[in-house]
Amino acid sequence: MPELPEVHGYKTFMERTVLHQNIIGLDCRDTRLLKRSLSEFENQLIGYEFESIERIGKYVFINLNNSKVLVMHFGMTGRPHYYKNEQERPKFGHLQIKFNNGYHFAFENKRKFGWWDLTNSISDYKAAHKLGTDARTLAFEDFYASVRSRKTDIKKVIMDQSVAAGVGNWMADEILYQSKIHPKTRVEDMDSSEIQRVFDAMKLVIEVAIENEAHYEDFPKHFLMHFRKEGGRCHHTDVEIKKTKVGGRTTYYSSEWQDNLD
DNA sequence: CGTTATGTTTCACT
DNA sequence: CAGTGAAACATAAC
Repeated sequence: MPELPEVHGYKTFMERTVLHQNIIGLDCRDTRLLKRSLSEFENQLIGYEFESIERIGKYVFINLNNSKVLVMHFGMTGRPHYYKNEQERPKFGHLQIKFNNGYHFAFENKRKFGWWDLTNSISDYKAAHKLGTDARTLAFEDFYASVRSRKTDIKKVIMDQSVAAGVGNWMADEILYQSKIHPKTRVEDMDSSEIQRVFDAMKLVIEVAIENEAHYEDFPKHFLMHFRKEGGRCHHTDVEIKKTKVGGRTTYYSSEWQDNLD
């Protein structure tokens, strides 16, 4: 599920729930979700508090009051939970924190592609992991500069987390549908006005998705998410949506609407 | 049983 | 260095 708009909602949820409470316990059911040893997490978390939260793309950085930073990535199937009774711990809540107010925070992660890490510096972490500027705040000049020299399909480029952090598979399809650009268009074949269109659509999709709290059913009628499936029909042309692969990822597009290649 | 899934990382190869 | 394709990670759901 989680791409930029979903993770944005998770951050807001966590800001309303987990800040400024003493951490008194950490329960880990599977250490494969931890990028460091369990004892390192225990040492850095227990006895401390979460002070503030930042989000860059799909990454969440939680600042602790001991100057450490807990880095969280939800993978493909992650979600945060907050509840009082431990009975409410979700089935796939593999990591759980207990606070001194009696409440619990669970990191639900069905497929276990999500993880936690620790760092001393968000900027060092960004550099080391080639994480770019968040797509929501990225300026066109910077987007254009990192896109224009690429020699591959536009969809691959906008999903590159060093270009625009936060764009994932469904957003990339939606952005290109809104731009009327075929996902396999080579960037070197695009002019600056087409790149501008992609950029504008990226901003639009992000804001619409955040406004609607990533509830796809509430998106405007002309959004691909309503018919992004086999047998779906394009809102504009009524032609059946096509399915293909781009960069190894399932890709849906409307061949007549995004007609610059087909 | 086989297929698919909204993500990231690594690696062999061009 | 840029780019590609595939594999790996791990598991539920259809």
